[in-house]
Amino acid sequence: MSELKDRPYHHGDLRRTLIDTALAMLAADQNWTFTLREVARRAGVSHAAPYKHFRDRDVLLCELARIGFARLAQVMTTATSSPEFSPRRKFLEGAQACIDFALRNPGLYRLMFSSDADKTADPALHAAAMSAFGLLLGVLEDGQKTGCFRPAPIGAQAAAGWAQVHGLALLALNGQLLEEKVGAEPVRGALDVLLDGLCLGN
Amino acid sequence: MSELKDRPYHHGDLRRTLIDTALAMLAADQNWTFTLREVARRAGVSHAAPYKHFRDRDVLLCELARIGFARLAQVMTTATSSPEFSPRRKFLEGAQACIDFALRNPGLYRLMFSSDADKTADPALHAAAMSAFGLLLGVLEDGQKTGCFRPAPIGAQAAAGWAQVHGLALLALNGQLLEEKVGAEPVRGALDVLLDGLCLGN
DNA sequence: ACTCTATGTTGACAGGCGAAACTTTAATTG
DNA sequence: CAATTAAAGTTTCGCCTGTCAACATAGAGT
Repeated sequence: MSELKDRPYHHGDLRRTLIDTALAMLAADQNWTFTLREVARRAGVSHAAPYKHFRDRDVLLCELARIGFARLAQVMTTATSSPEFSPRRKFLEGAQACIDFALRNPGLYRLMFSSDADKTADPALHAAAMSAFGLLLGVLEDGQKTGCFRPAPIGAQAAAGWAQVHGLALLALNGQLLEEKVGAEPVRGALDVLLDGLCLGN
Repeated sequence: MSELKDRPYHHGDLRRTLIDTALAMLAADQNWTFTLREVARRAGVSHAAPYKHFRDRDVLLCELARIGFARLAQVMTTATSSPEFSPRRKFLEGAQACIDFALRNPGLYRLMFSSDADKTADPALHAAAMSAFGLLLGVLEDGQKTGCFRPAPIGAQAAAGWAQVHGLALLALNGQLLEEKVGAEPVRGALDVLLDGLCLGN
C-alpha cells in the first residue's frame, strides 16, 4: 500500500484511524464481513494494536454502530427540519432520508441493526439509537396535535412507521424490491400507503 | 452425548441429519452464529463429512433458508385459508402468523432474510421466498377485487405490507418493541395503522 | 536526566473454513 | 458370486481469525 514505512513508532491517533478505516471498509463492502486484522492491516499497523484501544471486536462494532446512529439522526434531522413542511411531508422526508442512508451505507446500516452490536451492553449506543426514534415520535406528536394525523395510540403509529421504514430499508438493501414484483417506485408507494393509514381525511 | 460409538461407518442419511441438527441449533440459539464444525460435532461425525453433502457452508445455509421459507409459507397459508375471513382479517392473520413464526424461530428467520443466504445464487431458495410473497399478493388482489382495499398500485401495497411485517418481526426479534416506547400491543396496533391505509371507508 | 506508562510489535494458541489424500462400505456388474 | 467402482467418512494440512502474553519504544512528568 501507500503506507510510509517511516511512520513514527507511535501512530498518533490510532483509535480514530481504526474507526475511520473500519467505516471506510463498511462503506465499500456490501459484504461487511469485517475482520479486525484486516482493519489493522489497512491502517498499516500490527494485528494486535487495536486491542490497545478496543477491549475486543464487539466494542469497536458498538462504537461504529453508535456513530452510524448519530449520522442517521443527523441526516433525518436536517431532512425534516424545514418548518413549512406538513407533518405528512416531514414523515416522508425523514423516511426517505433513512432509507437513502441505508442504501448509501449498506454495511454500516446492517451493523447498526444487527444483533452483533448488542445495544443492551452499551448505553451510549442505546441512547444514539433512541435519538433517531425520538425524531419519529416528534413528527407523530406534531402531526396529531395539528390534526393532520389520526388520534390513534402514538405507540402503534410509531411502531408502524419504524417498522415500515426499517423493513423497506432492509428489503431495498437486499435487492428484494424488484420492479417486476413491486412496481417502479416501491418505497414511495409503500410510504404513501402507510401515510394513508396515518393521515385523516382520505 | 448419546451418540452410540458403534454407529456404522456410513451414517445412512447424514444430509438430513445435518439439516435437522442445524435447524435445532438455529432454534436454540438466538445467536445463530453457527459453525459447520459444531454441526458436524453434534451430528457425531467428522468435521469434513458435511462437505460430501454441501459444497460449502453457504450451500447448507441456503438449504436451511429454503426450508424456512417453505415452513413460513405453510403457516401463513393455513392462517389465511379460512374462506369466510375478510381480506382485512386475512391480512392480519397472515401477518401475525409470519411474526409469530419469526419469534418462534428467531435464528432461522434471521438467516432467511440475511444476505448470507444469497437468494440470487439459488433458484430454489428464490422460488420458496417468492411463494410466501405470492400469498401476500393474493390477499391484496382479492381485497381489491371485493372492494375492501383501496385501488392503489398493488406493487406499492405489497411493498408496504411486506416491509411492515418484516420490519415488525425484526424489531420484535431484537427486543426493540419495549412497552414504554411503543405501547402494549405494538404489533397489532401497527398492523391496524397500516390496514387503515390499505382499506377503504374509514 | 530518569523513570513510567501508553502505545506498538512479535509470537503463540485455540478454533474455524475448506482442500487433498486416504479408508471403509455399499452398489453395480460381468 | 466375486470384483470393481463410486459414495460417504476420516485424517491431515494450510491459511485465516480473535485474543493473550511478553517485549520494545517513545513521549510525559517528575
